[in-house]
Amino acid sequence: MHISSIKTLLRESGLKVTPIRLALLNYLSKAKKPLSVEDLMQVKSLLEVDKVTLYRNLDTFVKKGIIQRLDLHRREAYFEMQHKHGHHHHIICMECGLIEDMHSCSMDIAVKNVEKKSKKFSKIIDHSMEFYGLCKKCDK
Amino acid sequence: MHISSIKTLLRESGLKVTPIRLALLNYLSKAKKPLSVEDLMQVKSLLEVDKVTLYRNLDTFVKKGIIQRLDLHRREAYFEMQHKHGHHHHIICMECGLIEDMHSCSMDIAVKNVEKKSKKFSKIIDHSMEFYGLCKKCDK
DNA sequence: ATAGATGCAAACTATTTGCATCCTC
DNA sequence: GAGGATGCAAATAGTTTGCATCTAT
Repeated sequence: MHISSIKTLLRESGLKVTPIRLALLNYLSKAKKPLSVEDLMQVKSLLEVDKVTLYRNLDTFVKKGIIQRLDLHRREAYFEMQHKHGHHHHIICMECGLIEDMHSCSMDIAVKNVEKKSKKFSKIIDHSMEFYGLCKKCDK
Repeated sequence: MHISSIKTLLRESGLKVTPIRLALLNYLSKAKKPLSVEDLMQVKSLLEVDKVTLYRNLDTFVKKGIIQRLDLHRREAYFEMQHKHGHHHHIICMECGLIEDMHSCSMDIAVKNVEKKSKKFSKIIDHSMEFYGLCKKCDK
């Protein structure tokens, strides 16, 4: 993602454009896997940024729908850019922690079924689905 | 679940039978929704039990496959008995926190697909799927 | 008798909050 | 200039660890 489009994204979300936010979103948008706050703190351009500022910006981005917070059954939260083409899910290696994205899974039908089957719920807004297993490396 | 079968379960798992464990599993096996440590601390028969002991026993039970730890996008962990008839999933109300179980969802096919589609993984061992929405009460 | 279970105190980790200062618009 | 962004210090929440004591087998 180009810096200019990140600036536009921030402005459209009603957020101020700051060096930290640019660096953060620049890195996140290029990342090929979900990142933890710990991961982000080690990025060169973010090395001197206070951890609290990262947390606050990530929170803000999540609320604005720019990024997504993931629950990967680890202690810490993981973040990745919000993918516009609907949901995608993850496979996490129980041995080494490797994370692979899983696109194009036909969950829409499942979601509709859940809404129908539920007795107490009337609206499904979001869903998460994660797979846990062994990557080819660790499965030996 | 009867006390006697809980005792058997513990013995078969190679665990000692203690009053705390009996009370814990007795309550968990009767619960109709996943419970947090906070929830468990308020159970009459567990009121005087140290929180640490609950954590340790829950850990042990998870490792032995007696109960399951759930990640419901909340701060704390939730626990429920391991259901033998395969996985089931949850719907969580984003407003009031109500949790409903969702049985009999045909995820097996989806899991097989994931295994096939994945480039880096060879084995899927477990999966989790949660739905977030509004319960009928909160959806007004 | 011995290994494992429990309680108490203290540590740890991720995350949040308060407040003063700084920067973007 | 004003309101939001940042840094620093400190609090919080959930969970874990160390160690001494107790209990089930």
